[in-house]
Amino acid sequence: MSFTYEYPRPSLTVDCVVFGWDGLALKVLLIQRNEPPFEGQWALPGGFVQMDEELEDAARRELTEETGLGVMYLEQLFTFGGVARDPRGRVVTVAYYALIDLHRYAAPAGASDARDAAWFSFPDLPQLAFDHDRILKVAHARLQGKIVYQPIGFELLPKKFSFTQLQNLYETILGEEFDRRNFRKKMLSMNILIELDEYETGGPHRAARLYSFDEARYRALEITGLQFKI
Amino acid sequence: MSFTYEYPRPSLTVDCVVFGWDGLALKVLLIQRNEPPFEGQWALPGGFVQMDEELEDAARRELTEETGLGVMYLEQLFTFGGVARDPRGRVVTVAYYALIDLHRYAAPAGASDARDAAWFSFPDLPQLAFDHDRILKVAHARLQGKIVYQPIGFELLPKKFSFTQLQNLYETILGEEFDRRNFRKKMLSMNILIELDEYETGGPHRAARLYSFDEARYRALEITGLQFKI
DNA sequence: TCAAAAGTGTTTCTGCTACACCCATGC
DNA sequence: GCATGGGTGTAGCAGAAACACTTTTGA
Repeated sequence: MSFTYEYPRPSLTVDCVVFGWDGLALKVLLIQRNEPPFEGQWALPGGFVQMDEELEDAARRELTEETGLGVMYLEQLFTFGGVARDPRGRVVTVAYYALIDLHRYAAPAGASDARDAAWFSFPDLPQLAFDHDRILKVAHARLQGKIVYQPIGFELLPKKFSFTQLQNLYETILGEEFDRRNFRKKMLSMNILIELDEYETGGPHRAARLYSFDEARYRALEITGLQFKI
Repeated sequence: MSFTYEYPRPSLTVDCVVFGWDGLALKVLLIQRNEPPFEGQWALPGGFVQMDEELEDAARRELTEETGLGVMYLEQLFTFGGVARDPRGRVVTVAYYALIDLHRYAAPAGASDARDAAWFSFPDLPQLAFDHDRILKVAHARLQGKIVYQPIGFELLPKKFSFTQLQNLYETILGEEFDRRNFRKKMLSMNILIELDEYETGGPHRAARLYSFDEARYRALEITGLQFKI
């Protein structure tokens, strides 16, 4: 079967930058290519957009097929269409970035269609195929820019988390340290956290209280003019 | 001549939201469609991406062809790929938004390939073809969001402008009023304006001093950590 | 009892906001 | 001389930043 058009058309793909957080470092999910071009090199998960699917659905489908990852925060990043970005011909890719709680998806590899998939610590990454290093750079900049004025950091954390975990996340992503008291004050002042009656245990130190993000509350306050801000 | 592919491919287009400023209102450039679908309706300028041109170049080319407009601030906005957004079939469009000084391009219509083009005051727009009203809404939100932390407002003004002009621009785009003294103070404190020895004349009142935006200075200060902020 | 992280308030400073009067120009 | 917008400074306030000691837990 083949498809004929009066004018030439670029191929259209989606690529996903999947960020995870393991409590210490920001991670990126990469897959190892098993065919040319760039065979054997690491690349962002992605693939061709079907004719009858929305772009975002295509991104989710590719993620599930290649890595077994399911629902998560997903947002369109940028469209990369450089004429020489793929040696096989003109390929325009709509890039997305995703945020997931790494602990809920410990083993991304293993899906039916899964190639070799692995988490890499940012920014210690291998050389990437195509222009994927550039895409990744843009995604990281977006994450840094957005995490300070939208409550997307919680997407990377377990449902229940301590203040230390939350602060470590912010400090790593922004490459900047915060005063513990001020950080806590600012976060709590927005009234979007639920103080749980649960505590983190195990460490040789006082148990930290756990919190969860109150998304419903956030949406409500957002309408009344709350400005999330770190 | 025709082109055959093993798998079907969506069409790829670019569409441009061109914002202008006439001193009183924010304007949007629209063209009237002279063929189906949506014949006779107003739409964003745009068209198909050539196989050998960058996406941004395609956007500039379409703008020149359809409206005669040349160099200007142009930035990728978002990619719209809804499966039913074009009745002719799957068409994915990479939307851009542009900012121009309206006085330098008084008559957009008149280019060789120009269809009927006209400036409309935002937000009093006719019903638009395709999903262009949604694209426009996204573009306006981006403009509102970006103008407060990037010095893009100057792209809409003449090279030489008074503080009143600048403030009117901000007030209209943000739908919010500012204190004259505080606005001036904040702008001047960033050290990115050049105070000219020229004055606006004509009004039955004291002549306003003119300023120009010092882009080189801004770029230099940006590196040293200046944060543009209104 | 020691090591390690959790939890907590106050002071200082900076930057934002609010606000009113005189000046220059054209008619 | 009057109407219109241009130009300017200061005081008060709120939010950010700086900062240190006590508590709890496990080993």
